[in-house]
Amino acid sequence: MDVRVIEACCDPVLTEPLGVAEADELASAFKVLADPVRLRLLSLVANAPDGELCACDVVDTIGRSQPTVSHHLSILAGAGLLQREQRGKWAYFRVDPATVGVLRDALLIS
Amino acid sequence: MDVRVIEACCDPVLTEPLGVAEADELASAFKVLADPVRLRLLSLVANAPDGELCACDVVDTIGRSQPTVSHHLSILAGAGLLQREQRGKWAYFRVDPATVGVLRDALLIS
DNA sequence: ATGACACATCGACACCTGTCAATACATTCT
DNA sequence: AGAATGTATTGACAGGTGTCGATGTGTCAT
Repeated sequence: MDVRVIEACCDPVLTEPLGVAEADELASAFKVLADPVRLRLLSLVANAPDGELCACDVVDTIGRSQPTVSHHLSILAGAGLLQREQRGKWAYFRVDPATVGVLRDALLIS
Repeated sequence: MDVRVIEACCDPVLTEPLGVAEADELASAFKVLADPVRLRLLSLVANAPDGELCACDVVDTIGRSQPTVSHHLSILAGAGLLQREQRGKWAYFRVDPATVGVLRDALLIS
């Protein structure tokens, strides 16, 4: 899984022809969203009481092993969709609305 | 590649917790967008002069073999992102704005 | 210090996906 | 009818991805 950061790079896909490099980058970004576990993690964090969620609370909910959950959280954070904050031995996550917005806006139609 | 149709099923990912079935379906939809060739095809059709594009014109532009282009167009059409219309021996494609909108709205933040 | 806990990393495996050459199918033209 | 053209399908292969058990790393409490 490519974990390169989603940059505020992309004009809407559907308002002008997409170059090869832009297409590669945007496809890498959508790949991050193309997994049900990551979508559920994103959804859980977005709907957490204070907008943040501790990794320690999600393993049971997600129903995957701890290494798998850690792996997916790492990919989401690497892409910029989640922001990680380490507090002691706990890792807290927040959604980065700007990065989500980049992907949403890429789907605007002319 | 799963080619099941994208249904107008999904409340925004980030406004309520996502169920397992919804996550599977939405992930399948984003998988369709998670390929640079498909993104470029979508972009080409969206920016075509009359809003439609003949498959016969895209092979050279995309730089992949004819079977590969046909395969990707089939996936895009199967997902509902493109509408196919056969006219004689030519296949014409249009973007379905509603289906694109479903995916865009799935990324709305509460 | 020692144990318990939270999380990350590693190695390995099964499965999926994009790609193309070859071929088949369908339509149009001569 | 036969040839030519546009598109779809098949079969096969290399590379990528999700998953887990085992292990490593860092932190807190006792």
